[in-house]
Amino acid sequence: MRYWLLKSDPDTFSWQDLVASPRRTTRWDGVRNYQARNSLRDDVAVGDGVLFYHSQADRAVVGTATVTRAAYPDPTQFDRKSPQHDPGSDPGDPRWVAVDIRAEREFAHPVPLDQLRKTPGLAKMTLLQKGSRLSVQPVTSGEWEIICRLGGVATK
DNA sequence: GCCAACGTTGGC
DNA sequence: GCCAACGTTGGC
Repeated sequence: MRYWLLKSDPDTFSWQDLVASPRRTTRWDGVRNYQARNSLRDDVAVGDGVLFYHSQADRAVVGTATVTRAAYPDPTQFDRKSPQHDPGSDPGDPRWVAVDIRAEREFAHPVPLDQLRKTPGLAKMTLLQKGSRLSVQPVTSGEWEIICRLGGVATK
């Protein structure tokens, strides 16, 4: 099993939105970056652990989630009314994929970006590299344990 | 709100 | 195939 960090702008879709979703589960769609797409399509598997990160004003890891469905075509790419519509994607060979995730543990203490930067053992995190904008990032098991501990939840 | 960094587009 | 221009992301 692997671990991932998923970025979300809380003004668009927040942790609270995820928790309020039916079965605490949502479709993680709208990824429109090829590198992130490749991770979703090729490497993200059911049962993988997810660190849920708020970008923008919040900038903190706020909880954990579990992947409950592996990659499938992102329906929003074919929805002309969606801001995520991609007129260049061929329905016979969809360009973008989605996965499903379910909220697991809410952090008692959200872990802000500043704290991540200060924490020994996290310096190599993709999130902390200059210019890193990937919305789907791999996380090592060591990083996962450190961050869950900081967040106040036990690791499995 | 600003702007640096990044990915994508399109002219050549 | 190069690269300038553009739009977007996201930290500050």
